[in-house]
Amino acid sequence: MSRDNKYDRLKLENQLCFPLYAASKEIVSRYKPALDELDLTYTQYLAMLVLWEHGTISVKDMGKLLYLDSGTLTPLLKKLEQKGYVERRRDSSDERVLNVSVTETGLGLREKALGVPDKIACTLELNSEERAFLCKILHKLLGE
Amino acid sequence: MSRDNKYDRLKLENQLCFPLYAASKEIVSRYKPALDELDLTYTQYLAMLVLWEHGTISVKDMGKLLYLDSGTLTPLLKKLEQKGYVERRRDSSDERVLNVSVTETGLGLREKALGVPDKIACTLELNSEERAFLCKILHKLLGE
DNA sequence: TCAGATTAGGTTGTATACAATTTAATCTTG
DNA sequence: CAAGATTAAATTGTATACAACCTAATCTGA
Repeated sequence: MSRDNKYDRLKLENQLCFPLYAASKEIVSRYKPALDELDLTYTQYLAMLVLWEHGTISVKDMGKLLYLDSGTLTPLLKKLEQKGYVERRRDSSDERVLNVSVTETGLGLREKALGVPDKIACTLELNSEERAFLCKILHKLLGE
Repeated sequence: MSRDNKYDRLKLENQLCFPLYAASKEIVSRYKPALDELDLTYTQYLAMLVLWEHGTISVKDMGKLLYLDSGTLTPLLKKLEQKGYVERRRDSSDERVLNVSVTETGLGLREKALGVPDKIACTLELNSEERAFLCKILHKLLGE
C-alpha cells in the first residue's frame, strides 16, 4: 500500500468527473449503429425526441430542454430541415422566435425509432434499481 | 394520470442516456473557471492528469486511459506543447511511437492544479455514499 | 412615443470527438 | 531476407459544443 501523497487527488482514478465524461461518450457511441439506420446523429436524435413529444417548439425552449444554445442548435436544425424531418418558421406574432415543427417524414421516422431505446438498454448491464439510482443522482447533479 | 402510450419510451425524460450526457457537460462546465486560471481546457486537463501521474507516456497509452484517439489527441498535445507544458518526442527504439513528457513548466502547473478538485467537489451536492455509488455504476457502464 | 434595454437567433472562432484514410515503421512468415 | 500484415500517429472530413459577438424585433418607462 503506497503512502498518501498530496498529488493523489489529481490522479485520474480519483476523479468523479472523468468516468462521467467517459461513460457519457461510451453510451453515445452505443447509439451509433441504431441511429445510423435513422440517418441521425446522437444530438439530432435528442432534438427529434423533443419534437416528437412537442410537435412544435421554439429554438429557445428546445435549448432549455436539451441544455444546448443556438450556436449548436441552429446548424443542427438546418441539417434536420435538409433531411426533411423538420420545418423552421418564424413566429408570426413575434418574429424573433423561430418555431421548429416535425414534418410528416419526421413523424414517420418516429415509428422506426421505437425500437432504439430497447436496443441500447440491453447493452447496459444495469438492473432497474441501479438505473433508478443513477437517474436520481444525475438529476441531482443537474440541479433538478 | 395519462394512459400509457407506445411513444412513452421515446420521451426525453424516460431516457437514461440524456441525463448522463447533460450531467457530463454540466460538470465539465463547472471546471471552466478553475481551469481558465491554468490556461487549460477540460480535455487538456485530463491529459495533464495522466502526464502528472506517468511523467512520460505514449499517445496510444494515453488514448487508452482517456478513451480518446489520435484524431483528438494529436492536435491537443500539439497545443499543450505550444503552451510549454509537454514535450513530444519519437521513441528511439520504435519510431512509430510518440512519447509525451511533462516539462518543468508542466510540473509547475501541477502545484496550481492541486486546488482544482476541491473547488469542483464543493459544487456537487452529493454525499460520499452517493459519490461512491455513482462511481461504481459508471465504471460498470464503462465495462471495468 | 421613442430611446435604451432586453430578447431570440444567427454567426464566428476555438476546441473537441471520432470515422476513415494515409504514411511510415515494425513485425511475421514463407 | 523480403513481401504482406500490422501498428502508431497524423490527417481529413463531419458534427458537435460553447463563448463572444451581432442583428433584428420587441418591450419599457420617462
